[in-house]
Formats: sequence, structure tokens, C-alpha cells
Amino acid sequence: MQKIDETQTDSQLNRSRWKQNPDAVRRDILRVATQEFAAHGLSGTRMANIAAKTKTSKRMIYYYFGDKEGLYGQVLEALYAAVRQGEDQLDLAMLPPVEALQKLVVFTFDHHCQHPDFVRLVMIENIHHAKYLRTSEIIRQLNKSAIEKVQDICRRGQQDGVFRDDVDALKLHWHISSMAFFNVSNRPTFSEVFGDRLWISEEQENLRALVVDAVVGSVLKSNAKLPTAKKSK
Amino acid sequence: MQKIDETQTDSQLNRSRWKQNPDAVRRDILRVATQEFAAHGLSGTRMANIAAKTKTSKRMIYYYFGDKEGLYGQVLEALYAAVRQGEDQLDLAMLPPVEALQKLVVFTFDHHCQHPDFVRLVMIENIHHAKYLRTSEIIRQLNKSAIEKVQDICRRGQQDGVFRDDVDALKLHWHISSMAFFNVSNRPTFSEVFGDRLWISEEQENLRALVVDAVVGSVLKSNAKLPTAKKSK
Amino acid sequence: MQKIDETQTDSQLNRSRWKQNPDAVRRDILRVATQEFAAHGLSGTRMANIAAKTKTSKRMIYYYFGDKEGLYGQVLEALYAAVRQGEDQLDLAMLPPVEALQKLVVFTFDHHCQHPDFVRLVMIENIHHAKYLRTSEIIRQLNKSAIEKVQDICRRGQQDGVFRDDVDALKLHWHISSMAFFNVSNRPTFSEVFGDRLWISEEQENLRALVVDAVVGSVLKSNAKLPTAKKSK
Amino acid sequence: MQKIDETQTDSQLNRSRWKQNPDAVRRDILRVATQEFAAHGLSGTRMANIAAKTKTSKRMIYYYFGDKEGLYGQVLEALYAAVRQGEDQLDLAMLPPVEALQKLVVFTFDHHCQHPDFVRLVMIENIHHAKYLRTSEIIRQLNKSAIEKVQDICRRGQQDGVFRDDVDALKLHWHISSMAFFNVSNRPTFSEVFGDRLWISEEQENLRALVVDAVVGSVLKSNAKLPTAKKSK
DNA sequence: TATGAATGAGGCTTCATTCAT
DNA sequence: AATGAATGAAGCCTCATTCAT
Repeated sequence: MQKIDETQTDSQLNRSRWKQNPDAVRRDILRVATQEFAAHGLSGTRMANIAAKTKTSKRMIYYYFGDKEGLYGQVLEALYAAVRQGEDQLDLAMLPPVEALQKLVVFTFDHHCQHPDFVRLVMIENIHHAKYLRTSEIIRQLNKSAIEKVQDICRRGQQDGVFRDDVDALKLHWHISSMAFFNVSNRPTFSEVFGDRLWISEEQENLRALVVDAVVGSVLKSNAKLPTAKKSK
Repeated sequence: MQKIDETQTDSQLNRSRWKQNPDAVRRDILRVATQEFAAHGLSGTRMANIAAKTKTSKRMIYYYFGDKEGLYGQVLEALYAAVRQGEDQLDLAMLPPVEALQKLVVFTFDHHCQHPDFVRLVMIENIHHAKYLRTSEIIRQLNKSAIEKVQDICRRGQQDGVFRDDVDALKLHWHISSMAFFNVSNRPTFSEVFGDRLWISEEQENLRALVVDAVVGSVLKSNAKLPTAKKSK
Repeated sequence: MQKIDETQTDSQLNRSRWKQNPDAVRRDILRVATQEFAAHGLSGTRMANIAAKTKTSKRMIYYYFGDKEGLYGQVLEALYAAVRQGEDQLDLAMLPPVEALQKLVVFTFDHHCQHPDFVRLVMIENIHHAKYLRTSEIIRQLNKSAIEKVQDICRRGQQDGVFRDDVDALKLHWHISSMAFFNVSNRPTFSEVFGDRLWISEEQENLRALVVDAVVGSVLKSNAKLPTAKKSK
Repeated sequence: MQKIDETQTDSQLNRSRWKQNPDAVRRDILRVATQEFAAHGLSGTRMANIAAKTKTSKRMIYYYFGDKEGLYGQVLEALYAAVRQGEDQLDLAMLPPVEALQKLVVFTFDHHCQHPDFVRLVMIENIHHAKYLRTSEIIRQLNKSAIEKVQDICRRGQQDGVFRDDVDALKLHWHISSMAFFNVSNRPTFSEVFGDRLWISEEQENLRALVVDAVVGSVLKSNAKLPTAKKSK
């Protein structure tokens, strides 16, 4: 969700206008559309509402994005791209495998917390049976890089003799994602029923530690126990 | 999204059987509505589509359920009720705590697999910020009984000295639910990107074992390691 | 173009209402739609304009006809049906072949004059490459009966020895239709350029006689000249 | 009806050739517009579609032709001009009247076959009640020359004593045009219903001979029969 | 002469819902 | 308990056209 610089930086001589700055218009639309789709889903979102919260008009949305589904698809792509951009800055290759894994889990957990719109859009995609994701070669490529990071950690962990031989990178990714994702995606129903105690700051840290321990514990050879990650923020 | 012929003439020979049987009509509507809401979400579902797949007419849906949201709410309640009915038959109180926990995890994992409509409806509720769940006292009560089972296991595990003292029933429930839920809820996007290898029968068993191990491992005192649950079906 | 009985004949006890009389509503819509499509073509016609000239609402058009193309298709079918209904009342089989042919030509010429909407709709269909006609099995059947009448006349004319042996019913139909159709279809451009002299009553009769003579002349054996049909109305 | 990408970026390498050549740009636009109007009618044609098939942009169409109706009008004028250009090369004045008439009929029949776009545009004009033709003095003048040719033939035929005294040039023109026009204009509906047998090459020749015979027969004195034109290609 | 960006008006269609019996 | 007909509001999208350079 890139922020739009409100103080217009188009240093041309055109006054205080938004006009003639296609890229800013595009970003403005994408920003608003992301919020709306995340808030109401695909069919629940109203094009008119998006336009109203935009600096431009309904007509321009169609000009740049074709139709509602085209806009939705590009929102999805932009979000995935932002996620991967974050992951790429982790420099996991520099760290020993266990620490790399810990860092990756922490990053994933925190990232999902900080980008609920991303989580919600993925939920929505799942409601739609991944129909739009399927058509995006871009997203598929972005995700490949995600699994490659996990594979690299696994390989190094096994070479070092600290990871079990039967560790499976894909299942490990599933393991990490499931908890980091659920923590955000199901917060409304969970806290509605059981209260929101788990989402106060301290308990979120405890949950994150729980996830780190569970994930790391699942790959370590049984005789190679490490100290727990509890409160290791 | 197939078009529905609006002129609904269902005056065929299904007269004597369906008429004058209100409860059967109700159940028929609920059954279809569950499928439709699960498949398309709340705003994505069309009342006309529900009616078309029903043995009765659109008018009757309003007669019995008031409006779309009323129908959705009752679908939600019926699903939660069915879930709890399953849980109640577990008889966990009979088992020693670790075995009870193992059984609960296995049940939860399997149950979610077998009831994707339930999982999808909960996703949809989360998209809607649990708005409808909030108004249902019935559902809240049903969920309380869920957490009580976990609390009982925890209490007994700690009394027996096999569970850690800081085990938190709510976090334990979170832990179990997260993986069991994600396994179903995010299958479309996950398998779209990485292939559906994890959803062949054998790998699902492995994942379930992974979940059992992780959950049980997270509550056991560190010196009380049990044999892994791998393939313990 | 069937007329709608403005003095409502629905002898039920409902007051002065149109409501609850689906067939009248349907006919009302078809009547207006025929005029509008004939006047402005398919894409030139506005659904809102049709609705405004109707006793019902835009919504009901969609209720009964699905969409614009569905309505257009039914207009087309209704028009073709009306034409054939007229032809069927000719009783051509009773007449000797030459008189039957003359009567058929006169009927066709007059019919097209009296049903410019039909002619215009067929023009519009041709603009659309007969796309909608193609999907209508009803229209195809109706037209078959038209050619059969010509075939019967040809067969009898050849049996009687007055028609040439190489007369081709299909070409004969083409011959008749071309002039009767053009006389209506191209009147606007023709009279715009050359004045509308040919469309005063007397000249139309002359044209009709010209058509009868030309058509009959084209099928008669050369030694079997008949008196001209001039002014034979 | 293909979707047109609205963001029209044609800044490719076709710079030096097309720029700065106004007349070529005009002709290019007219060529495409003729096809589009002929294919879809006036209201059915999309300015964006024309632009997309053009070597220039939508903006230029407005620059050169003002608006859609202006473009349509110029398309119409250009087509009529091309038709008359053909007719002028016939040199009918050189031939004896009957041969001149035969040649004119053959030319008209063949010309319409070879210029379906012209025929279709005239159909479209008739749909619009000749509204645009009315405003074009150019077209009116062009058509006058057409009738003058027929008048000249009639006058010479009557002087020679081979044509009947009551032959009317305008009706003769109507007679010729009707069949030549219908043969092209109504081919879609006719062949949809009865098959396209009449439009194979040989049958078209037979139809053309039929037209020549019918037209010539309609003007000749009854005692002055000529050999038929059958297969006189 | 040429252009990418922008737009207001209005097009077709669909929605959940109610009416009248 | 049940029904076919009816509906106002609003949805998405497209159109010919103009703006600003």
C-alpha cells in the first residue's frame, strides 16, 4: 500500500492540478481500491464509492483499469509485489539457518499484522477460488521467490546437520503461513467469541514466540534443542 | 454465473409432496443457501440463484427468513450448531490429557477438511468483521463450549504434571484452529501458486501429524517428550 | 403489428388496472418495441424510450424479454409470424397457376407497402448479417411455407404447359421479393434524390402492374402471352 | 465486438512516414470508416473502433471530420462519387438503345455485387430516412447524372421505335435498381432462410440474365422481341 | 499538425424486495 | 402456506467528445 505524496511533486509549471499526471492518478485509484476491496470484497465494493474517495472520477477508473475485475486484479498484483519487496530486504542468506528461519517467521508474522489489507485480499481471493490470481503470471513469479527462500534455509540447515532430513520446504512454508495468516484473517470472529485479549500488544508477542518455537521445533533434530524464542523480540 | 429465468413457474407436479410441509421447505432453503453463500459470499450470492436451486420459490424464502441477511444469519447458526454437535461426541473427558489433546487436534483438522462450507462461511464472516455473528447469542454460546473442552484438557494436563504451567487454553485453541482452518481456507491460493501436492491424501496425513506434533510439543514440559504422531492415523 | 384493444377486455373484477395481465403487458411492450426498432435500428433504439411509450416500466421489459437482444428477437419473430398469417389466407391453391402467381405478386407488393415496419426490421436484420434470424427456428419454419407456395404454383404451371420448363421457384421468389421489398426499403433515398412521384397512389399501382407483368412474363412460355395486368387492382 | 484499449499509444516508429501527410491520413480514416459504418451501421459503429484500425488517433478523426455524423456524411459522399465515376466510363451514348440498356443493367448488377459496402451504406441511409443524404448537395447532383443516362436511352429507344411510348425513365431506373440492390442488400436473410445457392457464381449469372430480360422486356414494344440475355456474360 | 489524458451524460442491466391474490 | 407479477433504486460500463499542450 504505497502512500501518495499529497504535496504534489510534479514540478512542472501546471498550477495545483492533478491533471496530466497519469501515474499519480493510477496510484491514487489503486490506493483507494485496495482499501475498498479489502473492506467489502469484490462484489461488495461499489465502483462509485471508490471513485468518490479518489481525486479523479469513475470514468478514469475505467480508462486506466478497464473494469471492476481488471482493477481488482491489479490491486492484487500490487499487494503481492509489495509483500515480496519486503521479503527481499531480509538478507536471510547471510544468517545461519536457524536464525534465518526465526527471522523469516518473525517477519511473516509481523508483516501480516501490519498489512491486514493484504491478508483480507488473499481471503477474498480464496472465496473466489483464486480465480484472478490464476490469471496473473506476475503473482505466480513473485510467490516462487518466496518458496525459494525457505528452500535455501532448509538446504543449509540440513547441510549443517541441525535440520531433520525429512524437512519439507513447502510444508514448512505452509506451517509458517497458516498461523501468521490466521492471526489476522480470523481475528474478527475469534475475538468476537473469546474477546480480543490475544490482540493486545503483549499477547501478540507471545503468540509470535509460540509460532517461532513451533516452527523451529518442527525442523530441528530432536537432540539439537535451542533456547526458546519467547519474548525474543 | 448463469442467468436465472425470472418468471418462476414451478407449478409442476411437485404439489402434494412439498406443499404443506413447512419444515422440509425450510431445510431445503437452508441447504441451498449454505452452498450458495459458501460459494459466493454474502454480496456475491443472488437470492434468485438460491430460489432456482430450491424446490420452492423466491417468495417463500422471504416468507420464512425475512430477508437476505436473515437467511445468511440462520445459515451461519445452523453451521455452527452442526460443528458443536460433532465436538460433543468426542468424549475427551475420558482420555488422559495428551491423548485428549491429540484427539481434539485430529478431530479439528479432519472436521475442517470435511466441512469446507463451514470454513468458507467463517471466512466470509471475517470479511464482514463478524457483524452477523455478533448478533447471534446462539453462536456465542456454542463457541464457549469449545473453549471449555480445551480448558479442561489444560487443567488436567497441568494437574498431571505433563503440561507446562504457563499453557494458555485460549492460545492453544488459537494454535489448533489456525492450522486446521488455514489448511482449508487458503487451499485455493496456496495450491494455485505451489501446486496441490499438499492436498493429496498422504500429504494431508503428514500435515495433520505435523499439527499434532507442533501443538502437543507446545504444551509439554520440555523433559517429557512423547513419540511423534507421524502417520498416527 | 397486432393492435392492442385499448378498452381493456379483462372482465375480471380488478378496476381500471393493467396489472396482473401479463399477456397484455407483453403485447404492449412488443408493439412499442416494434415501432422503436423499426424507427432506429437495434443499437439506435433506447430501452428507456421503449419503456416510456409503454404502459409499464423498463424493469418489466427485462422481466419478460431478458435483454435488448431478446426483445429484438421476439419482435422479429412476431413480425414474420404476422406476415405468414396473411399469406396463408390467400388460398392460392384454388386458382389456376397464372392467376395464383398474379395474386401472390399483388399480395406481396401490397403487404410490404402496408407493413413498412416489417420491411425495415428485415433491413436491420440484414445490416446485422441475419445474426438474430439465424437463431430463430420459428422464423425459418415460417419462411419455408412461403417458398412452398411458390413451388406449388410453379409445379402446376409446368403441368398445365403454360410455364417454362426451367422456371426456378427460388429465383421466382427472389424476383418477386426484390421489387416489392425495394419499393418500401429504399423509398427514403430514392424519393430524396428523384422526388416522391413514384409513391403517389396512382404510380404505385403502375409499379405494381409493372412487377406483375415482369414476374409473370419471366415464367410464361414465349408463345403464351397474356394480357397485361396494368391497373388490374 | 472486441474491446478497444482506450489508452492509445501509437508513438511507434511510424513517425516520419505518416506525419505531415494530411491527405493520406484523411483517406486512411475514410477507408476504415467506410468499412465500419457498412459493417455496423451509424449508431452501431464505435469511433474508438475506427481509430484503432486507423494509422492515426481518435483525436485526428475529430480534427479532420468534426464529429461522427460529419465523418459518416463524408463516407457517404465518397461512396456515391466512386459509383458515378464507374458509370461515367460506360459510354452508353455510343450504343444503340437496347444494347445500352443491357449494358447498363449488367453494369448495375455487377457493380452492386462488387461494392457491398456501398449497398450497405445506402441501406443504412434508408434506415435513417435519408437524413444525411438530404443535406448533401453533392450526392444529389451525382444521382441526377444517373437518371439522365436512363432518360437518354429511353429517348433514343422511342425515337428508334423499339421502346414503348409509355416507358418512364424513372420507373425504369427503379426497376433496374430494385433487383440489383436487393440481390446484395438482402443476401444475409435470404440465404439464411433458403440457403446460399443463388449466390454461387453460376446462379448469379442466371439472375443477372433474368434481370436483363425482365428489364428489357418491360420496355420493348411487344412485337419486337429480342433473343434472351441468358448467360450473356 | 498532432497527442495522451480527461470527462459528463447516459446506456443496459440487475438487485433485493413487495404487491395482490 | 403459497404464488406470479411487479418494482424503484442502483449497479457497472460505454459513448462521443473536449482539454491542455
